[in-house]
Amino acid sequence: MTPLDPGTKTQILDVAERLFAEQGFAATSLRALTAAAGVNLAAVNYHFGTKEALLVAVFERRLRPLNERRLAGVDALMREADAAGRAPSLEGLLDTLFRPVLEMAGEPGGDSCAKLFARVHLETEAEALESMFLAQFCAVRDRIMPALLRALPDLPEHELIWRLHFAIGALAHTMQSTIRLQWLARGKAMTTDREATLRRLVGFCAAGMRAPASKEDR
Amino acid sequence: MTPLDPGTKTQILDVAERLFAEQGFAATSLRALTAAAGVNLAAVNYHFGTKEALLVAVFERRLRPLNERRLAGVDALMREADAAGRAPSLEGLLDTLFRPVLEMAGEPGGDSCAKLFARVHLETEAEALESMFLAQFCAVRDRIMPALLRALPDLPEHELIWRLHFAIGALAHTMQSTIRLQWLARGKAMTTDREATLRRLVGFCAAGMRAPASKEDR
DNA sequence: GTCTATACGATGATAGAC
DNA sequence: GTCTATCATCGTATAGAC
Repeated sequence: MTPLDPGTKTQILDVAERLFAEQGFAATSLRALTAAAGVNLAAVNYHFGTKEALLVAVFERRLRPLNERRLAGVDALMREADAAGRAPSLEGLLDTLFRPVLEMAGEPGGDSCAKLFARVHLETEAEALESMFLAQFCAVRDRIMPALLRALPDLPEHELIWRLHFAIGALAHTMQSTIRLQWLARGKAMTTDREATLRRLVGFCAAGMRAPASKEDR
Repeated sequence: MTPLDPGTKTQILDVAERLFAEQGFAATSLRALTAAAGVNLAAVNYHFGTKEALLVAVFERRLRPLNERRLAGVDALMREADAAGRAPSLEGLLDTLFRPVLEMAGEPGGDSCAKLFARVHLETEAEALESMFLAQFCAVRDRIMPALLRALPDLPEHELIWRLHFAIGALAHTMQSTIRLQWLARGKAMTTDREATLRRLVGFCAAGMRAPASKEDR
């Protein structure tokens, strides 16, 4: 395996990422995939075990650096806040949580993966995918929850959990595709500039998270 | 077809709704499905054309009455508001948009469909599904957008579209499953009572939609 | 360790008899 | 409308060559 020869495993990952995003997971046969990658059919099962495990590997390769960026972002915000003797900014924390996801869509190959991120959920049997996803997000959750609790000191923890859940839903729906948004707009032109989208998403979620808790839930 | 004999088509729909939700779409074979329904294998292709078209039919059967309830709700709120000479309440409109979805999960058979229904928002693989969904939601969009614009008179329309997009994402993510929420809570017990969930969802989204637009986007 | 050729069981879809 | 029979194709497994 030289720098010029990416190796069978990497080649499969690259082609799989593209084809899964273009045609969908179920619609992409291993025969078409391996033919496009110039490798043997059995190579997938040799290197990854099953087709589903290949899908997990495709995601994991993108998810790991993405979550590392999130962790570094939260740490930086917390250091700043500690140095200044104040709580971290809610908007800053949300930006740190969302930005790496939107930025991935701008990377070469990442746009394919971003599309896939959203379409994972139809197949219940993809349990390995769900657990990998949760495991990857585990460190982020443990780092960002205390930070959010400091940014929102008046919010009970169980309320924060619900609202983070809602915020992640807004992010996921935004990432999925612009098709629904365009349709929602009924032909009206919508700017899909990354920074503007991020600003709107952060603004919406920050306001939602700051809402006073209803007295029944306090 | 008598009241006691639901007919082959209905029988297939009922069993498909249950099995797709229990095992997933890809994992449910037409052979197992037709065996469980007590009909012949070829009956699915005769009545629905393809397996994917059967999935679309399963959704459509639940979606139609759901969206009718939404339309009736928006109309009722607008009549009230017009009679009182004021704008409709944002919280009321959001409740009308969300409630039928959460209520479907409490209906017999609806809980199965609710699991699948939520996944539609995150799935773009089945194009027929997407277009059916958009067509069904079309009337709701055309009725609720003017109402929301009246409830939020200071918000530019393109900002409202973005925020409705975010709100639908929060709803979809909430419906998808409670598994991620439980995981987010790290074992902390979370109430998943329907009214409390609705109250939290409406509160979060209402606050998000009321946020002042950033000056770059105004 | 890697890779290849090949075979196996199951799947979605279809044609034609009744 | 319903059935049986049949087809191409799928994911997977394995034996054996380099």
